[in-house]
Amino acid sequence: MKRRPTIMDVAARAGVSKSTVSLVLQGSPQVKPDTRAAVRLAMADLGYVYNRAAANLRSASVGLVGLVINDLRNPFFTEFATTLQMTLAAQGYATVIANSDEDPVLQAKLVGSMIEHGVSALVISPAYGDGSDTFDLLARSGLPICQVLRKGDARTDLFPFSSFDYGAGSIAATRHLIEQGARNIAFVGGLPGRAITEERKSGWRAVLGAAALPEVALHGKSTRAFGLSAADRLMAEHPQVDGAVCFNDLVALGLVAGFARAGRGVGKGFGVVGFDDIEEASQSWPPLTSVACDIAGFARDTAHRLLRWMVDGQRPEPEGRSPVRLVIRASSLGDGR
Amino acid sequence: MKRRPTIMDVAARAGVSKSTVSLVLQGSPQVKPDTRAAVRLAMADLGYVYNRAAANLRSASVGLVGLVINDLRNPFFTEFATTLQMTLAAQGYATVIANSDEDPVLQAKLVGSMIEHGVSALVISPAYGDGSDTFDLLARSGLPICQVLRKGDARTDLFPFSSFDYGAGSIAATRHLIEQGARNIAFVGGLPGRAITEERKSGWRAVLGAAALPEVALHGKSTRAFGLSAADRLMAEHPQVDGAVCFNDLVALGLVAGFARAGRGVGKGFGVVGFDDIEEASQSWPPLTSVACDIAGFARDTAHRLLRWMVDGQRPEPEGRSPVRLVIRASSLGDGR
DNA sequence: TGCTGGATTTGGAACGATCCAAAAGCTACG
DNA sequence: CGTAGCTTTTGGATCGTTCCAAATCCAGCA
Repeated sequence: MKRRPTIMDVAARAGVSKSTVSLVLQGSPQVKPDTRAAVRLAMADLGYVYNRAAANLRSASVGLVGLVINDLRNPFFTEFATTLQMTLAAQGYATVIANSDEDPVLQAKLVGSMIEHGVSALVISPAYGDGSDTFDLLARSGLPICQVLRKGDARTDLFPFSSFDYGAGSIAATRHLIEQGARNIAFVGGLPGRAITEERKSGWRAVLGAAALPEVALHGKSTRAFGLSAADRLMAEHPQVDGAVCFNDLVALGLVAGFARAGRGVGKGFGVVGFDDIEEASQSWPPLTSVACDIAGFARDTAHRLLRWMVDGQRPEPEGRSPVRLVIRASSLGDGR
Repeated sequence: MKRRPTIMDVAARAGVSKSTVSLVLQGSPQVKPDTRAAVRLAMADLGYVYNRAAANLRSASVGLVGLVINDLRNPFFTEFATTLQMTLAAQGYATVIANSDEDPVLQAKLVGSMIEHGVSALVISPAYGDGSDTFDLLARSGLPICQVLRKGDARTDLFPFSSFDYGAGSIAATRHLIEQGARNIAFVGGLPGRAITEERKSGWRAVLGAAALPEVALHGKSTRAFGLSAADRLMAEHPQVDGAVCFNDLVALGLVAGFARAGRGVGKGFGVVGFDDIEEASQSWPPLTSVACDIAGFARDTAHRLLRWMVDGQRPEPEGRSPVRLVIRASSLGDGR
């Protein structure tokens, strides 16, 4: 296994000095076209590959951005990750994506490894649990860090946080179900006590409170499987319930599947609203009403906010909320009962 | 913005030489415990972060594996990516995931950037289209490269390829539908002429040929949206069709949704089989019969194959096929007609 | 006390690029 | 023909580690 050629090898082959090769690499206009061509030729002959690590040794910044995601399998996060990566790529930054799989220990390891590899900024959607190790590391690194979608650390002055306006979303969702005739609206999914669950629940609770309607909440993991089981529990334990605001689309889709399995449709007589508006929401049957979070737009915003910080040193606001939009589809439409 | 401390700073603070600090970093047993403690303390005081790029400058290997995926939004690939990453992480390797988004140009850029960043091996599921730029780069790098799931380059001696035994899968799927009473089995989804489409189709065609049954094939992008529209086309243009082998689960789920939208169920009288057995297949309604590709297991195998190559220099077989398994669920069960 | 040999520690040369000041090559002009 | 004033090229120092051979330490022993 022969080692890969260096600029010295190229220089020797082209009959110039390493400095000249370096100038060619940087596209400097001050090398004579003939020389440039000779160097290019030598590089091609030898199969030279630029060694970025070596180059960055002097000039610190690597043009690498780290992205740590708590659950990359969730399509919502996948969309965020891919859009962020592509937006940064368009600006010449490479992105390292890693999945912490909701494990704070793994998360701390990943963050450590990214910092060691010299990322020049980091975007993190933190895992649940004790993230203090992670954030200690991050604070110490002094890098631009954006927390997104979940607040893992309260120091938003250090780690600016941005997310969606979930409260407004659940207000809109709940009002919509009431307009459609629902009077017993459950909240389904989300682990109790967690910030996002509380945010998404708060609007629902506020609207129900204002309308003096009863509350039923079924909490659990935010998966399709939980939605499926929640459907059974709702039908068995709370037969009066005639609408549901779900923690996310996965739960909502599970719920819809559960009702279908029981031979009971959704839409007329039972309205379901999801959260996130993942691609599948519009393509399942019945199509799912959902609080749309423009995740691609959010990812682009995040990228630009981060770039402003990295490039111009302009730190983002400590806390930002992007607007959400209720997309009404068949799963929540009553029949004017 | 103060620069980050180096081992020299740590050494000065601890009152030892840089070499000693380096030994501590490497956990060498030959430093006296007192000294080790002093160095550790100094590191903590200064908030020292290891600079891996500098370290790797000498010792070539970075412990970094690149993973280039053609479509990270597809849950099938997401599962593969996350499992691979976690398996490699368990062995101390960091993984860089990137999404080429089916764009050969972007793909070549990503691969180039990864090689420059010094990955010590690369796993690629190639984008469709002309990947010659990409594979030139890869061939030149001399790194261990595994092609998975799609063959982007025929030189499997250079780039060992591994995938699933799709032919066997579609044979099983088609036989099963015939056993359930279907006589007009369509193939739905997959772009025509592409290797995977042909592989997945070949088994179907072979079985139909042997049983002297007619062929109908509807090709298109392998998305839920296409499945949805294919349902309409099937009902309008080929009303006699009573079963479908789909290119993948997304298409199958779209197809099921399309039939549901038309008020026509799936299962009795019309059997649907998907491909991939993504998580959702078992949780939608009706649950989807699917050719299960144990993607997590496949990812783990790939990781181990790659590790054997990187660590022991033991190159994998040029071509490997992992077995698949037909998982029978309600969507394909006839009613004994 | 002087020596010996294992345990520790250390200075300096890599690694592969960039950057800078200085050298070398040109032109054109008196 | 010498040289000022460009353009182009070059050597050497540098970035933060690792590695190696050599130096230093120190306890035990004669």
